[in-house]
Amino acid sequence: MDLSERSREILRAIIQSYISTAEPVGSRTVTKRYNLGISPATVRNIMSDLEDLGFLAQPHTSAGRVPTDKAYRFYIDTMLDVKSLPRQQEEEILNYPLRRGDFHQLMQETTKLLSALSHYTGIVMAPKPAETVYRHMEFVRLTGGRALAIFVSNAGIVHNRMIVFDEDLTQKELERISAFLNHEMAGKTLRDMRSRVFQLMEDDKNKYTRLLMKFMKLWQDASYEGEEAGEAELFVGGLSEMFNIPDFRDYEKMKELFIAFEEKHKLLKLLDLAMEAEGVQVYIGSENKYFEMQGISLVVASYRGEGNVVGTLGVIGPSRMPYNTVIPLVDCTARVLGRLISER
Amino acid sequence: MDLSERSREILRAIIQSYISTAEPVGSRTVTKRYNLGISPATVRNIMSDLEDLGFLAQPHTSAGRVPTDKAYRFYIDTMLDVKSLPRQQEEEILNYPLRRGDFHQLMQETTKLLSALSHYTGIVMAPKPAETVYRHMEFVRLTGGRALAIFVSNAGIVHNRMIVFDEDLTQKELERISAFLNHEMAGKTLRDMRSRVFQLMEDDKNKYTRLLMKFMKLWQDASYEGEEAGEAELFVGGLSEMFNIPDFRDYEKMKELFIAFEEKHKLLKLLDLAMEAEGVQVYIGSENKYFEMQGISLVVASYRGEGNVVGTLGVIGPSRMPYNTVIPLVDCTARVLGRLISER
DNA sequence: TATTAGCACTCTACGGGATTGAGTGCTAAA
DNA sequence: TTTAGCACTCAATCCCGTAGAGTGCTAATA
Repeated sequence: MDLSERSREILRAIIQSYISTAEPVGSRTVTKRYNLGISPATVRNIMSDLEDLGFLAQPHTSAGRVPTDKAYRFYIDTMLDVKSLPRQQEEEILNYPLRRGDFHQLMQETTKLLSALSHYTGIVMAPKPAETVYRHMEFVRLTGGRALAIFVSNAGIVHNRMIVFDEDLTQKELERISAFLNHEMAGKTLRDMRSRVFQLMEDDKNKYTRLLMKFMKLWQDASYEGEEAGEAELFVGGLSEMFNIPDFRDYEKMKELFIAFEEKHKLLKLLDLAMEAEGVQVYIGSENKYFEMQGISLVVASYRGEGNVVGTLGVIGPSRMPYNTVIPLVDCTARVLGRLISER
Repeated sequence: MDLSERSREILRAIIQSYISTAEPVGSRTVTKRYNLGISPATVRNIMSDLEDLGFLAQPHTSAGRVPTDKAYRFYIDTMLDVKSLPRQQEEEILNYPLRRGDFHQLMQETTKLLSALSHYTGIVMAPKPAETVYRHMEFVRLTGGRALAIFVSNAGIVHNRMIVFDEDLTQKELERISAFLNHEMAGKTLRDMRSRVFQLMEDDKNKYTRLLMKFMKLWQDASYEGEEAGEAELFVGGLSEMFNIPDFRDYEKMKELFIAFEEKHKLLKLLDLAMEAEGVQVYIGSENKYFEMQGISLVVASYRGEGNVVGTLGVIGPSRMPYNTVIPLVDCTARVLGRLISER
């Protein structure tokens, strides 16, 4: 992968040209638009080499050349100097009129922000119930042997889940359980709580045991079902932006894309994966096995809430994306969302 | 609007043919496919009359004819005998594996059910917070002078809203407010509660007054903002089905459609309107001013929860829809959802 | 030896007929 | 009143021919 300086320059020129025009780039174009003091014929020779190396591809014989996924990867890793977000755009993010009546709305609005500023589609993965630290929990008795478990995080995120009993519990009993759990579980995630409760039940034959046992059994069933389903919620905004991208000006392609969008669990898998890494991640085309689509890239970053990484957000667009502006945009948005969550 | 029996038959034949093939219908087709004992020439004369009356239109001179919105309206109002749902499809609805971990999920899954069985796009409008009768309410204190108001309905629907105080309230004080409201407000909607509280504050100088006053003021601001934003939540499922409909096999049309889908407040207005009426409603093409799109119809029905109408759901598809199956499908789904909510 | 000019070649996109086929409207006969 | 017959219309399709963009190769050049 050791290209000569000149080859790199030409590759960069081709990528940049393609990013801005969406048209295959020919040798003449390169010499005309980027003053490299080199003739088209020379460029052609080098382009041919780059094609052999897998950086470029030709849609057909008499067309110009187009960067491959490999080229984008190389470009992002070695040739891109991501400037921090220009002051003006940072202002735009901060001034974006985010409605945040409740947490759901905040998530949804953030996708719109991402979409509006990038002109692509914005996605946000909400914090996962199982990994959230709750401040408060509460059980509300409903009719028909059912109760609702409600969990509130420090950040004001509310999760709830239905629990079905086969015997009737009074609201009083439920309140005793809540009080006990609230006291015992401060600062723990749902996942931790679950194991802690089981442990308690082993150790300590306290008076809550029978109820708790029953309760936790049911709860486990309920949350297991949730985890199967992907658990974390995915928000998508600005889908229609996809129709403005010349790369996808094709009915069949678009259909494929929208079908992929409906398989949210795959996207969630990918976003989940991105939580591991620090900073902004870029997934190009078929680099990831969960949202593998020709010509499509994701730029994602994890965001924090109360210190911990709790979710991810990002942008879906063509691989032909102006990464130098999109990357800092996603980065900045992730930080802003993190701040909004933490100060709630 | 008094058509002869024969004209009606021909109109019906044309509409049915167009619904099943999506191709403009010519006079020969009518005589061939529907045995009316009449020659193409005669059919042509009648078709010409129907066109003058505004029931048919020609895409171009040498094409067959296509029903207008007026024709669909006439068809639905006077010629459609909606059979109740065939046993088999009712089974399909009842057996559909609806995940319902929480209320959100139930709503989302219902859109998928509608979409899967109709092969169009399913929509569900969730119950509006302001008009829901709550069983339980709760205020949870967060950091930074904020509190979260949580409301739980009989059906297990959870709504929440952030409230920002400029002074710090203890959790104890919040609990006293909750207890008071819970006691005072049983069986009232949020909207009713609001006015009731204001009335109480006038009448009665009880010990909660100062806090309550403060609280209600803030709360009002918060909920006002919510109403502005449309308040009710809209769920959409099966968007990609739109790509399978030959009527919309056009990039620009599709773009227009998806932009319309993103303006959820307009759709919500329409669905809100449909809550007034009993039974299944059909909105054809430009009949409604909120989701006015050439060639698109909505079939919607309101659903009940605990006796009252609380929301609406339905299907969006081409005007060229097999109404005789879609209408009972929507109807049945609305009833099933109502039952699921009420028995929660 | 590396670069470049020149040229033949390839392939797509576009536009202009010509053709086909579906369907109509009109007229005259039944 | 209905119908057969016929001329007419129009979109869709196919079939070129041409223009244009771009390449690869070769031979000349610095």
